[in-house]
Amino acid sequence: MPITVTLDAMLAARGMTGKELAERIGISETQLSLFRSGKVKGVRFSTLDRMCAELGCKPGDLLDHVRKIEGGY
Amino acid sequence: MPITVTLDAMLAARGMTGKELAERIGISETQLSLFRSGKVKGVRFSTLDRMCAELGCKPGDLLDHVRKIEGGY
DNA sequence: TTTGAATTTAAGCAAAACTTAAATCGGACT
DNA sequence: AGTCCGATTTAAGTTTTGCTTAAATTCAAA
Repeated sequence: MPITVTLDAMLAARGMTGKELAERIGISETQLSLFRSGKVKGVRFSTLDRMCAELGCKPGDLLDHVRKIEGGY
Repeated sequence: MPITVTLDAMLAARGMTGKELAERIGISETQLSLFRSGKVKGVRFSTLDRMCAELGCKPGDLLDHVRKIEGGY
């Protein structure tokens, strides 16, 4: 799955826990945990929006795309 | 809705139609049209992944976050 | 070893991404 | 004006899965 969630780095950078961000943006700790650990298969923009607003960042700071290796083994 | 879809710019930049991208990444023209015109409320990473792969770009090139104006009228 | 905060698992509901098929839009060209 | 044709949009329905609540687990500190 080449889309990776890089939210962890943002949280670490500002010493914020997942629980705290979850509370601030009004989302369940559960969902934020799943998102953070890359266990979700998508996001709603309303959620992404709140994260960006609270952390003062862009979608590109929370999501990344890693190229699949051509003919890797 | 502070999360905006900026895919249109990417397509325009390479003179590609929505239909063409849809076919290349194996998604329906309909869904790509909805996505492109900002009528969706979220994305699946599998879709975002295919777009990034085909266009050779990052999530941040397709999605943006615009700050809501404080006390706008 | 007990406590408490943070994270994860489990189970279920509701929202919406995605599909196919049909309609509409625009431009080019008679 | 009328026809053709590719691109985009609307409509309706399916199915995936985001997100929730509640309970379990982890783990560092006391």
